[in-house]
Amino acid sequence: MGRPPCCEKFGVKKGPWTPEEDIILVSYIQEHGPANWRSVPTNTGLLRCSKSCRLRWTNYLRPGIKRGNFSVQEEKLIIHLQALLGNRWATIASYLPERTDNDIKNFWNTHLKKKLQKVNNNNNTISNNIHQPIPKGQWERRLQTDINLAKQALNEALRINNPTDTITSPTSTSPSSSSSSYPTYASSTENISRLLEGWMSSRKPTNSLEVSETESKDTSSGGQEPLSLIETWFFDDGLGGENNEGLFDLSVDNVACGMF
DNA sequence: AATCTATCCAACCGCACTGAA
DNA sequence: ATTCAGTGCGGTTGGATAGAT
Repeated sequence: MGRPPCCEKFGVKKGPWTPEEDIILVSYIQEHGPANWRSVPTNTGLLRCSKSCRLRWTNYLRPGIKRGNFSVQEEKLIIHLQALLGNRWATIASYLPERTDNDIKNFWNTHLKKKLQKVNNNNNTISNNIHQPIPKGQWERRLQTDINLAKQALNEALRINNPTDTITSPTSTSPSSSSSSYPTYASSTENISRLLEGWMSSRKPTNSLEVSETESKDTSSGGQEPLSLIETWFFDDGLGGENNEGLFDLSVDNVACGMF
């Protein structure tokens, strides 16, 4: 509303964060908690805007963040949730609390989108069906099929929780796949995060599936629905009319299912 | 070895939303 | 009802790196 961005202030530093800056930020948050970001630069002396501090914390320094390869289950879950929810990365990320919305978004844009396109190209019949108008009656049947397929796949994705089952497909052999062993500073944020694990574990859960079984998820990051809610909605056979809107994209699941 | 091209991802930007004043 | 500070979110950018030529 006409308010200039905080980052336009003179003397605000941009670009990659240094370990020193991270330590300062983490120390401050350890003491004061992740709130009132506006005061963080002032109180810490960091030459960063509040937004940059918040982003750095939520995306990299926050404890419980998993880095490196996405598992097959995570990949499946992302594909199905994206089909259901669209590009609502924050909401999608709420079902993978070890991943950040930025991480999921990047993974989608760099891997999954291409993968889906590839499969689409290799499967013209399905692709054509998606883009051709569907006669009345057939649409309802296809929707029901799509729902069933999506239910099945998401059920599998939610049931299986094997953290060692990482992606071994060719796409994961790209340069970034070695990120878990990056010699660069990025990986060292894990060390900083680890320092905070004990502190944060008493504040919030770190696993979405655990959350779904025990309690609603912390919605402090905004717009995050408890998993149990969407599970109820998703597995509810009597889907209401207003909910059907979000299922229009489900047809891509046909393609997605063929990917695994 | 040098250069070009493609890929990845951390960080930034701008808009939207919320709640307090 | 209106304004505005604070925050969240999605889209985009740009630097670093790897691979190809």
